Amino acid sequence: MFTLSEENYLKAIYHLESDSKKGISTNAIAKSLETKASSVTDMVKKLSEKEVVLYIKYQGVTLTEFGKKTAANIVRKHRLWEVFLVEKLNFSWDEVHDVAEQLEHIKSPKLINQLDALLGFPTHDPHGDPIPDKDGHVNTVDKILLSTLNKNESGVCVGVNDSSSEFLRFLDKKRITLGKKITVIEKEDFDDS
Amino acid sequence: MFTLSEENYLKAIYHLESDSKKGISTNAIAKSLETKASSVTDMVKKLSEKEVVLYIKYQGVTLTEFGKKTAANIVRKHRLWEVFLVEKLNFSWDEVHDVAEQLEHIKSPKLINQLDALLGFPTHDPHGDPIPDKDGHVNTVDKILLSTLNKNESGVCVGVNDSSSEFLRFLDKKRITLGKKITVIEKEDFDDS
DNA sequence: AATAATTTTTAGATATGTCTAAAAATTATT
DNA sequence: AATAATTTTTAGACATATCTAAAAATTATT
Repeated sequence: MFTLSEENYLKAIYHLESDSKKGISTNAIAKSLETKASSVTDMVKKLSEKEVVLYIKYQGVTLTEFGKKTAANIVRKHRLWEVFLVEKLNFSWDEVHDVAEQLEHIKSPKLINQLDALLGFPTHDPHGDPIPDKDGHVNTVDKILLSTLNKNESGVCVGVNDSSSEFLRFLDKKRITLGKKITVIEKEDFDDS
Repeated sequence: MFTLSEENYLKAIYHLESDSKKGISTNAIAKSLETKASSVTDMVKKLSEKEVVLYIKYQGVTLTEFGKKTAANIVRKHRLWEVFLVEKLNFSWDEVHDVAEQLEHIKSPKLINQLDALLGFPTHDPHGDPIPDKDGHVNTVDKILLSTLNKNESGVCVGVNDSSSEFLRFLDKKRITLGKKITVIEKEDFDDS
């Protein structure tokens, strides 16, 4: 079993790994968790003893298979809770994160399985990010930027890059929701409208 | 804001107070939380500084109005989550406690309000215990024991005293659920059947 | 009322997770 | 390649929440 702190480290490393593919530096982890590099070193040693990361001094960390699965499970929980908050409790896109950050640490496999069923086994969270399955596998779908689409071309909205409250509210006003087919009617030269 | 540990102490004192009405001894708290009296003394001092309990050395503790409201709110959350688990996620009576024990510490007023609405503003949890309202007030309803009913008398099942798994499963088999009207058809002399 | 038994508190220790400041290793620059 | 700049680690300190063992206060007993 992992402490709250350990879980947050695992999640941070998991997200950083999907970007860079190389060993994650203690500094990068420190930045992402808003803590100090020395604290990261300490924690990383503990995680290494628990077999969830591979750690070589001065060379950063990598998740082990076990670590990846554990981290993916936390992400799974986070995203399922986000869906729940939006679908069942009428939260808006920009309100779910902080609460999901707390809920993701609840320990109960049955709870998550039942929640998954209640929500109809969703594949993406309200931001369009994929929800890892029980084994920690993620269904990677190609995503392109709306701004790369040309006039009269269309696609399905699966997520947003800019998750600021302002932008999410703007999308709400335009009635752009997840899974929605979008057709580019007109395009401004200097940006994308 | 209160730590997880502080919240558990508040809840324990709250439950003990409803039984005894007098100042709660450190020993009683220690027993109920399965910790040591010396630990309780330390924590109670901290809670006293935070104005949630009144503490006089060697004379036990009492919740302040603020403390009562805070504790009732935790109990409210615990019981609402229990209803959610049973009603929406198909948990059985005997499975909900440990998970609710975790969920009760999630901090988000909106989450609880919306959950309350989703569940149709329930007044009792799956064990028949009343759910405090937002202000921490509890709707005290008279409850009597089924065994005090006589032949052909009936009542509505609002809760159980014995919450052991065996007993809850027995009730399930008899199709006795909350809110169900029960009529005593026959009564054994030596106990109650 | 004096002593015995119990309860409660204090004092000092431990584990977790964090920090600052200094030392060590790595990477970049001239 | 040697020195400078940066990154990472170590060492020692601090806060929280807990514990054990001893001291102090309260309650019970004779």
